[in-house]
Amino acid sequence: MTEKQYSIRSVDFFEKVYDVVRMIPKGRVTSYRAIAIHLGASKSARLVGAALHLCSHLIPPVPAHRVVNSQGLLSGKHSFATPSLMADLLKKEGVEVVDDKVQHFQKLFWHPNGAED
DNA sequence: GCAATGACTGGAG
DNA sequence: CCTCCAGCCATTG
Repeated sequence: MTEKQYSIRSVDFFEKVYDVVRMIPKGRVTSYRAIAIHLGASKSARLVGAALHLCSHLIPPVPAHRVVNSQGLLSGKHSFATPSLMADLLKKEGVEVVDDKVQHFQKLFWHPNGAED
């Protein structure tokens, strides 16, 4: 299986992750844990990362570059086409990135709930 | 089905 | 803020 057909339960979780990530406004970022909690799986932040690792082949593409770890670190930059793509995309959206870390992380943090903007 | 892996996290030093 | 350690859980071999 290289495209779909994951375990029934995970499909639901993965789809939710993609849906939330696609809601992230441009120039904003969020963390894996925030998404996991929003989906009711605060202990499965790693699964969010796993989902984003597979999002590359999806249509429409998921703005995974807007998802970072709790420290604002671009933990998944190495999973993109090029290691510099993630930081580059964020910079193009107006997000300051230094040493693979999002600056003003708390200020740019986007909450999946009704705190969109 | 077991063992290893990982885009994580929080606590402790 | 940085590093190390232990817990988490679906995916993969």
